Amino acid sequence: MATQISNDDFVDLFNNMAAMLEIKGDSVFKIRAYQRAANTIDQLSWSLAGAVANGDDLRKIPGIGKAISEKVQEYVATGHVAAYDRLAEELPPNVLELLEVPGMGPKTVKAAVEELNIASVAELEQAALDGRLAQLPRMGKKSAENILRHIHAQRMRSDRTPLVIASETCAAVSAQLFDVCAGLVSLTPAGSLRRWEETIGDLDLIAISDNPAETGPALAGLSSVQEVLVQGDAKTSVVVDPGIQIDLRAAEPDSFGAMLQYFTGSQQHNIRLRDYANRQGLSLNEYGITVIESEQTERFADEESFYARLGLPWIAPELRRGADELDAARAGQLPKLVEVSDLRGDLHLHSDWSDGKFPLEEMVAAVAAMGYEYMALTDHSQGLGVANGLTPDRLARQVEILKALQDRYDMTILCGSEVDIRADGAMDFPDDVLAMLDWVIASVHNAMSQDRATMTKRIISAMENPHVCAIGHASTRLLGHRDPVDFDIEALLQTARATGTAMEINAAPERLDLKDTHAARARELGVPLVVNTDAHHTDGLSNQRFGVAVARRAWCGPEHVLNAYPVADFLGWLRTPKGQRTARFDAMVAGAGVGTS
DNA sequence: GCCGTTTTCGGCCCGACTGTTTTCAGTCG
Repeated sequence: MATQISNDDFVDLFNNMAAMLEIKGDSVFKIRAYQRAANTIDQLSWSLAGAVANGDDLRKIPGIGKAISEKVQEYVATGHVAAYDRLAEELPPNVLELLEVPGMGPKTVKAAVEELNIASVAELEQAALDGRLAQLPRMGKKSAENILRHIHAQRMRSDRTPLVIASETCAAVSAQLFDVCAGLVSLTPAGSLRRWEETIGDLDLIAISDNPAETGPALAGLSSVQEVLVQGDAKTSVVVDPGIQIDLRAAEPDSFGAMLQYFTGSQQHNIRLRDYANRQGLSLNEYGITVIESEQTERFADEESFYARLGLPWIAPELRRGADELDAARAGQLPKLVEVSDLRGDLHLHSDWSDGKFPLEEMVAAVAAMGYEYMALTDHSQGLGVANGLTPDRLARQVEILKALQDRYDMTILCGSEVDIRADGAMDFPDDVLAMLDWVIASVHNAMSQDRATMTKRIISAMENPHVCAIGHASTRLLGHRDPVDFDIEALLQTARATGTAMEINAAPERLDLKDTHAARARELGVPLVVNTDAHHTDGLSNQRFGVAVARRAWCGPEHVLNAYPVADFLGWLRTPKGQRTARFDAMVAGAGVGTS
């Protein structure tokens, strides 16, 4: 096959197979095996198709055995998987969209397809309206009404919420709940928000209250609530204003650790953790750990003691993805992850000289107030007209002003630029202009639909420029708005390694670019990562937490992040000729000169 | 379909809630 099959393609393949097997009523364990394989592949930092091309043994990957390994190879070799094609032939073409409707599980979809010949959401809607849906086994008037309501609600809102929106909604709803619940002691976010996923499905909240009975009804009664989905003794689910579902669970203080662990997930992490516990004769649920033989349940006030009872160190939520974090925990090989407080500089910042909102002096003052040791101001280059990019003359003037400002600060102020990588791979400033800068970050801002080979070559050209220190937001994606460009990430990262170019993790919450798996690959290859906010206003400086979360999900410690090093170490790297920076960085990682000053 | 510090066969996470039932199946996370 000439065309590259992406890991996402395999993820879709096996998730779809799992869904179709569910509808057919196949073994839940077979279904779970396909789902686990998809989950694992989704987190690989390297190309599965590439591994096939190398002749690697895929069965070394946890959750991939003989059958799935053969299907991967078949897909790579032929572009098809016969088992998938057979399943697809047995079911209506759009059957999977039926499963997407809340309330439509595999059993109901199967019945709707077989007994009512329903083959699309539109036909499902019709069947709900004319009463046929209600006549299926274990369906009724109310169930059909709920399905109809969900179909309409689904059309109104997108499926997942960007992390930052979910985070803001969480804060707002929490504040409202504290206002109306006198007995509320604490509200803790769990789920995908606590794991810092790029996008959030539902918001999960755990409440501890002196008056537990009041919390659920209070949530259901908030003015921002559009709909109450579930209301029981232990659990309340609602949909709030921007169309976000919130699940609230009440916890007892002495079993809070078990509840937090259970509700943080991920689902695959919990499945694997419970399997691990079962082998020790223990059973886990949200209330505690039960010794199966004696049926005695132990309670845990915090997660540390919960994991410790299983003989494991506490595992950071960002790592709980059901991949290899449990094996690493058992082996005592969990990484010490980078933290926000480890950052010592911000190397991608804009002022109102280009498209920022604040004067240069105010941005510098705001960065200094963050307590950083160093920063780089990086306004856009001339080619980005819409962003008021700087001409070489304006850039020269800005450099003078920054150098004058330096006298007022202990913080090291670097004169930089975010230089456009033109469509043909040329830099938007000539080398003599780049040479007067301390820090050059090169980014793609146009011609984003170039084909894979062209885009890859274009970014590689920038890396090969001796003045380019780092590549900014490499994929240019905007979550929910713009797809990433097509590039060969492995080729890019190999070139970054070969040329001594750092790769940015852009912390702007709509970007998160590099994404976690790409950042993980950079770490594996020894490519320096830089966590930058790309702040266009002073408020944006606090977005570093989103970028740090990406680095953490990529299993990065502070030693993998260039701007977590003390200023002397960072400048030592920067003043090293570019061709020798990789060796220099290797020595920095090995010496782990981080966190010592 | 995957897997093994008992196992290459016989297991495989666990509970809340709803709506349909007349004791519980289906869905969800």
